[in-house]
Amino acid sequence: MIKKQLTKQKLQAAALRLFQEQGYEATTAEQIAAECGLSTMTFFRHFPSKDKVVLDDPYDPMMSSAIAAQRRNLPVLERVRRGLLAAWIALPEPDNDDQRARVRIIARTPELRAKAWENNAVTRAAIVDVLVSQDVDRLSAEVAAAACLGALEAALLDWGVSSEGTLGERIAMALALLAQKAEAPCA
Amino acid sequence: MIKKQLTKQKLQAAALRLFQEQGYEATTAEQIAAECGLSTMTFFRHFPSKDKVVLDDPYDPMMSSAIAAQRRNLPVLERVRRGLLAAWIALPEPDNDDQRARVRIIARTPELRAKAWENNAVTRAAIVDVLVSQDVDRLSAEVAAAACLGALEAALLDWGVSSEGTLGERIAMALALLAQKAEAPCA
DNA sequence: GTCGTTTATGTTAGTCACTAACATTTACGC
DNA sequence: GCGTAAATGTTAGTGACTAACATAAACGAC
Repeated sequence: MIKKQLTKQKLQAAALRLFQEQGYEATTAEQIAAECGLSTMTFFRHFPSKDKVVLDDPYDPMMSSAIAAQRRNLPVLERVRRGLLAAWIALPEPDNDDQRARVRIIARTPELRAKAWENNAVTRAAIVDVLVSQDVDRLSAEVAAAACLGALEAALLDWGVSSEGTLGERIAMALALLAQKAEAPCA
Repeated sequence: MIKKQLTKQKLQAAALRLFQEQGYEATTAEQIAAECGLSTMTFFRHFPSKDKVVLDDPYDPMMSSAIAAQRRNLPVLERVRRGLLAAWIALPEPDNDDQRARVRIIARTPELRAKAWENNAVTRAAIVDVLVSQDVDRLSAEVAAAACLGALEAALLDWGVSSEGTLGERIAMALALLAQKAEAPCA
């Protein structure tokens, strides 16, 4: 029985359409379910919470392992930066209109932006663990992870609201900005 | 009539105590109110939402103005970094046990960490506006702001969960980490 | 095909964070 | 004391969930 998947897709499609039309907060779970001829309970059986219709990025161990692979004599921030860049190149995420529509909804909705940040807490924790296991002190690890992931999220949201350019370009640019030297080049 | 302020303080004190004892999520608004001999409605008249008992940092225009004051030939990230450092030095936030207790609750509660991030969205927007008005492109502005504020929040949370050291030390360290050169020092 | 067992969905009732409308008490100026 | 306004209470309702139990639809074994 793969009807379950089908129902889930129908619910998601209806939800995204309604979110776009009338906003995330103004759309109730009941309304989404009704749109598909289903009961409210059924909606919550397929999505543990309303926000998971939009935010369902699974934790990706690629990121932390790419960071672990960086040369350990590099500064912490640089290790995280290069690791994330490498992970992106290794597996670029889908860069289509559906994704962009999803991100646009997130960008427009403060509540969702917050939950998106909460969502990558597990990624952040994994990165911190890798660094700490490499004898980086916890504060530095947390700071580097937060800064890089903050930059990444900014790039993602910017891509979502803009209508041209690829996500990859923006991510590359965001991470490059973190590598800028403090003054004019050295001396 | 300044009874209002008094009631608010009683509610806040009771809430923080309960949050520490049994966790934020396990504590209901009704319980907090009852602890003070008040009705649930009264709680919500003093705090627009449960999280505002813990998160009530007002927007501080000091940050964006300190950033605006940086030399414009510096790289964007560096301008934000130095601006935030200057703002911190100009007005260090309270560094007492009450504050630390509050931050500890936030650090322990994913939902609150997310809302704390959402909370500084207005600060982020103000920083971005300043930079954009200085002819920085929007993406760079967003990325620099997100990275620096992410680092700042990481420092704050780390301070909250640890039991020694000052917040100022951690903030200085967090922002210093963002200035590290990519390779070994120049040549 | 029928039967029985999953699997998908429905129903009902309940909790918790709120909101709105209206009633009541409490404090304070006079 | 008396009137007004601030502070609080009460009731009713919404929306995101959760749990328990009931039904319907699908699928395999026979």
